Amino acid sequence: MFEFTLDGSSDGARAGTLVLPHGIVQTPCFMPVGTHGTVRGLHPAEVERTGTQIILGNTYHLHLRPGEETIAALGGLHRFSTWSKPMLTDSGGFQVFSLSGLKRLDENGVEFTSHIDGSRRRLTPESAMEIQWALAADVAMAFDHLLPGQSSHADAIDAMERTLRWLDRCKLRHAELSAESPLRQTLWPIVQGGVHADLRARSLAGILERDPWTGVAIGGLSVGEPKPAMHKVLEDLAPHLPVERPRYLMGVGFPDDLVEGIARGVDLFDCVAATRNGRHGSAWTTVGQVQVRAATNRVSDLPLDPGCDCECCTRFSRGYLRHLFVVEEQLGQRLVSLHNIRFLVRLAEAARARVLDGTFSRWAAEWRTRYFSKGIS
RNA sequence: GGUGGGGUGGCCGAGUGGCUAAUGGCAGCAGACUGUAAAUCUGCCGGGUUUACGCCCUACGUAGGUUCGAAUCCUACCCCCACCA
Repeated sequence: MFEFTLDGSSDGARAGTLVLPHGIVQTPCFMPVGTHGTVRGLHPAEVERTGTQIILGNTYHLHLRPGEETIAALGGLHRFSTWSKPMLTDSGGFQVFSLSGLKRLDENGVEFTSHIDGSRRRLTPESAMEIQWALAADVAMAFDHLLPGQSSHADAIDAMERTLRWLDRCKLRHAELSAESPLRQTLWPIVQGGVHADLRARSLAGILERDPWTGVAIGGLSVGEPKPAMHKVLEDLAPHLPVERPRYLMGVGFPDDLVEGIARGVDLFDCVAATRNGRHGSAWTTVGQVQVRAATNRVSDLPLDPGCDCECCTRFSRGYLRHLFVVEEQLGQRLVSLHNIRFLVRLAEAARARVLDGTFSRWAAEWRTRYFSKGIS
């Protein structure tokens, strides 16, 4: 359980197989986000049919509603939501960042003012572990301190060191919780340090000296820093990450980010963009980004993406999709979400195939050329 | 026929002498979104011209009038709504 096998590598890009309690994940892999225990708007069966192998849930949001005790009483997040494949829960660390106006942070943890009812909700490394244990996803994430991408060295060092101290507490509490059933859930640490190379290196070293872990996440990227800065962090980290562990780049997932991340050794990605952009009518396609509502689609009988095999593209015209958006029918949002997920899943699958046949670099180069000439592919 | 209310940009609807090409909203057009407080947010939105500041034209039912100046005041007419006969 929690085993990762490297199936192949090509110019730094990797293909692997991750075995989790609820199934196998072949990497590189894109993981759709399902904050509230559902990928927004989509039926689990539809999500499965996109080829999705693993999805996320969120500690903080599920703690607020319905509460982890409710989910535990109904058999855990898998049974509750009927998603039977692997699942990973984020720790609430991202909410320290995204709900910055509603939080107070100290060494012990973070106190949020609930956006639901104004109540005080304290999240600590320990409670984040307890909640995630109750949710019972295959992978729990450490509770980390995330800062905006442009944060100074001084701020970043502070957050990075706190994240390490919190990691010790996460590890301890998670070990207690999992003592009786160690094969139920694994805990992954998160590398922080902003865009500062020395801090990233120290963060990773600190993580690896604490435990071999079963996977390592890289957090705090795609939060406002320039893309080259993110690439640099990944390049610097790659040689020092354990080869035999999956590497998860948290919260990152535009098409080019997948390609660039994979090229730098990343195995796992998650991102809300596929579903959020889908709901907002923006699609990634093999012929470039498409704004579904654009007037040019009004009488278009073409599929959203002629090169796609998803349930949206094989059945509906752009003209119909545009109509659905114009009249605000939910189906439009669902279909484009579905397409965007399928797009990223296929992109990761294509990358995997290229890694396995040893042609990744050439493929990636061609892909970039198409992408930056606006023909996303 | 009488009395009262009303006619504003594609639609709805503010504005009652200059700061009004005219608040808002809708529709329309374009864009953003990266471990989801997001089915959200931003920009454009009479026409012409200018790289731009700007300038010109047209516009608040119609036609006149008052005024330095009118969507706003006056007169007549047309149309719509309500009630009365």
